[in-house]
Formats: sequence, structure tokens, C-alpha cells
Amino acid sequence: MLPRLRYDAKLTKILRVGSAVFAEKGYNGASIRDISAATGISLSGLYYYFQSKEELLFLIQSHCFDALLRRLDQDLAGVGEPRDRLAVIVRNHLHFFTNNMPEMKVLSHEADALTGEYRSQIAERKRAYVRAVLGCVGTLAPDLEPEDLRVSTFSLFGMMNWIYTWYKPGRDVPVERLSSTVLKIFLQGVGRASASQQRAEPIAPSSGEGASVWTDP
Amino acid sequence: MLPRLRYDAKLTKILRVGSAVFAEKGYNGASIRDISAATGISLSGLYYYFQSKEELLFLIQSHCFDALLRRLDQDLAGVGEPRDRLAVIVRNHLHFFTNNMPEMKVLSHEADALTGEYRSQIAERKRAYVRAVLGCVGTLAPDLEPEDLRVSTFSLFGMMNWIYTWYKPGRDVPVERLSSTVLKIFLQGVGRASASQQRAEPIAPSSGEGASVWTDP
DNA sequence: GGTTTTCGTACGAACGATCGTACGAACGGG
DNA sequence: CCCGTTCGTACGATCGTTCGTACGAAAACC
Repeated sequence: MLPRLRYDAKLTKILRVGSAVFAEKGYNGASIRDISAATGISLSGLYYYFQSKEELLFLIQSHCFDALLRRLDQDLAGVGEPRDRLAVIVRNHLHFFTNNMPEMKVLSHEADALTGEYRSQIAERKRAYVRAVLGCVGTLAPDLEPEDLRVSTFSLFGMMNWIYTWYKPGRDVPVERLSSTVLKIFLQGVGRASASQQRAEPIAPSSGEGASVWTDP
Repeated sequence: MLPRLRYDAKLTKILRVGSAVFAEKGYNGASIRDISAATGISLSGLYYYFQSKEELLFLIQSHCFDALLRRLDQDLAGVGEPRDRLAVIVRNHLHFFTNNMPEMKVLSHEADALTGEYRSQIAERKRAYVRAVLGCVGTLAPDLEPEDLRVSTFSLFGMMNWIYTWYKPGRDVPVERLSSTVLKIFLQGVGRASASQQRAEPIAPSSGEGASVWTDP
């Protein structure tokens, strides 16, 4: 007889596998039956863990986003210099992104798939995240008009969130170099000598570098 | 009796309305019946203009991409300086994007929805486009390692292709300013004095600035 | 301590709705 | 009358979800 998993462990498995399925086929393109097949849990058995397909998507996005923000808060503690704070933000975002590609793809790509209360809850947390980055960028480039600040911040998010469309962990540059390149482009642009004036003492490495979303703190 | 539209005009209408429907609900989330309702054409009547739902998506993406590339070739003619060429590329991409938001959202967001031959055809054209930009960036920043060149180029595409998630034509900065801001970030980064050393004589304006995808040349 | 009841967990089967698509008839201008 | 165009209708498949049930373990009872 197969050992029964505890409730939490099994829900976690469902969210993890569900992320992979949603990432591959899209939320609307994937069926609950796909997730049933991928998890090995029966179709109706899944509904013991969520009330609807949309709630499953919400749970995935919610858990993923919470983990991202939790790690950011940890890494940001004690970092006061705006430039350092932005470096931490970019590093955290990209490390987390590359370590949890399916979940973050679902969070980025299926933002509009949620409706009603589910949608507003995620949107509100995203707004707070954007506001934080916006404040950091604003401090860093104080002579920027508010409209341009908005454009600049979303350009940064664009660089970071687009990577799920092209970044291949084996083929591409490692995450640390990816992070510093993106940060460098945002701060000084492409061009110049490549490994230009980096800070002598690089900021402290992220707290949980290799950890996944689903490893609880 | 309503005046009958010619074949081409009606197909164009289907592609235009179809883009809007796909952009709003996603390819998998939208049904042929949704498009039927939005166009006013009967369900089966639509199938006179395409053979399958997937072919409709392909036609939208294909027409849109062709129009983008056609305009780019026009604007790029006679521009030799790499920096100018990149400026033209960014301006063209963003002007086209903001003037054809639904179509470009479908092209960006539903890249993985196509399969088989349809998918490869679009993918091949995208690869050529990326290769061109990659070459331009490479010439512009010759001391960049190939891996970093790839990261940099896709970061630029990230900034540009992400705008469908946040750019609101009324609320945000006009396209021309958007383009120059994005270009400036990519070349010199955020920060510095905002309206810094722009070139005295700005490059010639795009050929068909306000035109949509569906206005044939 | 043995028996019974309850509870948490899991499943197979089936529901109505909606999906993409096919078919054949009807319409109307040349 | 013909042919390009349009439509109503319907088919089989698949969708998300529900229902009734079953089994092992814990709890409750005598």
C-alpha cells in the first residue's frame, strides 16, 4: 500500500504539478483532467483540495507571490542605500524567477485569467510590489518626471518578467550574471566596458538562493 | 439590405475583431462563438474565411508580424549608423505596438498557442527579427560577450513587449516619449539628467505612424 | 478492551454545458 | 441558372463540477 501523504504535503504537490501543467498548456488550455493525470490523483479527488479550477489558479499565484515577497523582505532587511536596495530587488526577483519558472510563468502569464475577488487580491499585492520598486527607482533617479518614472519602472519589470519566454537555464548565462547584467542595463545601459565599475564588495547573497516556492520557511 | 463587403475586406474585419477577442479572453478562453457574436457573422459563416480556429490565430499573427517587418524595412532603408538603426527599431516596434495593441498582444501572449507548421512559420520569422536586432546591438556594443549580447537583446525585447500589460494610451506618456525613454534606458540606463544628450537632428519619423496593421500598403 | 460510530480522504460515474467543426440548404448578384 | 457566400442545425468530444459511495484510522462508547 502506498504511504498516504499528509494533507499539506499533498496540496503542495498539487500546486507544484498544477503550476507545471498551467505553465505548459496555459490556464484555459489545461484541463482538470490533465492535472489529474499529472498528479496521479483522481479527477474528483482533486476537488477535495480546492473548490474550483479558478481557486487552484489563485492558490498557485498566491503562494508563489507570497514566497517572492517573503524572501524579498528578508533580503531587504538592513539594506538602506537605494542602489543596494534595487540590486537586492533585481537579484531576488530573478533568482526566484529562475528557481521557480513554472510558478512565475503562471503568475506573469495568467494574470488576467483570474476574476472577481481572486483577481483583486493578487492585483493588490502586485500593486504594492510595484509601488515599492517604483519608490526605490524614484529615489535613485530623483530628476525623473513621474510619468517617466512609471515607464522606467515597468521597463525594468519588462526585462525581468519577460525572461520566461527565452531564458534556458542550461544554455544561458547563470542567474547571478543575468541579474547583474539586467541591473547594469537599467542603471547605466548597454555598451561601456562590460565588467565596468562594479561595487568592490558585492551585496550579501540572497537568503534562500536555490530554494523553491514550496519549501516552507 | 446591408451592403456586402468584398472578400478581403471582410476577412480583414474578422482578423481585426478576432484579435480583439483573443486579446481580451485569450486564445483558449475565447470561442469561435465569441468571435461570431463580435463580428456579427454566423458561426459557420466564419469557416468560409478560415479552416480552423488555429488557422485564424495563425492568420492574425502572420499578418501582424508581416506588417511590423514591412514597416521596419521601410524605416530602416538608408539608415546606416548602428545607433540610428537601433533607434529606428525601437521606435518602429513601439509605435506599431501601441497602434495595434490587440494584435501585438496576441502575437506576444499567444506565441505558444500555435502548433506544428503554423508554429514554426511564426517562430522562424521571429528568429530572423531577433537576429537582426541582435546584430545591431552587437555592433553597438562590440565588447559584449555573446551570452551577454543575448541577455541584453532579450532584455530590450522584454522592455518593449511587456508594455501590453501596463501601457494605457490615455494615461501614459505618448508613444514618442515612451520610445525615447526605453531607448535611453537601454543605451545609457536610467538616472543621469532626464533629457540628456539627444541627437540634435532626431531621426526621420516612421513612415506610417498612426496606421493600423490592417491598412494595406 | 472490544465494538461501533464518526471523520478525513479518495474514487468512479455521470451531469449539463460548451467546445470546434461539418453538412446541406438557401440566398443573391452576374 | 450558377456560383460565391451565408446560414441554421447538429454531432461527437471534452469541459468543470457534483454526487453517492467506500475504506482506513481515530474517537467514542459500553
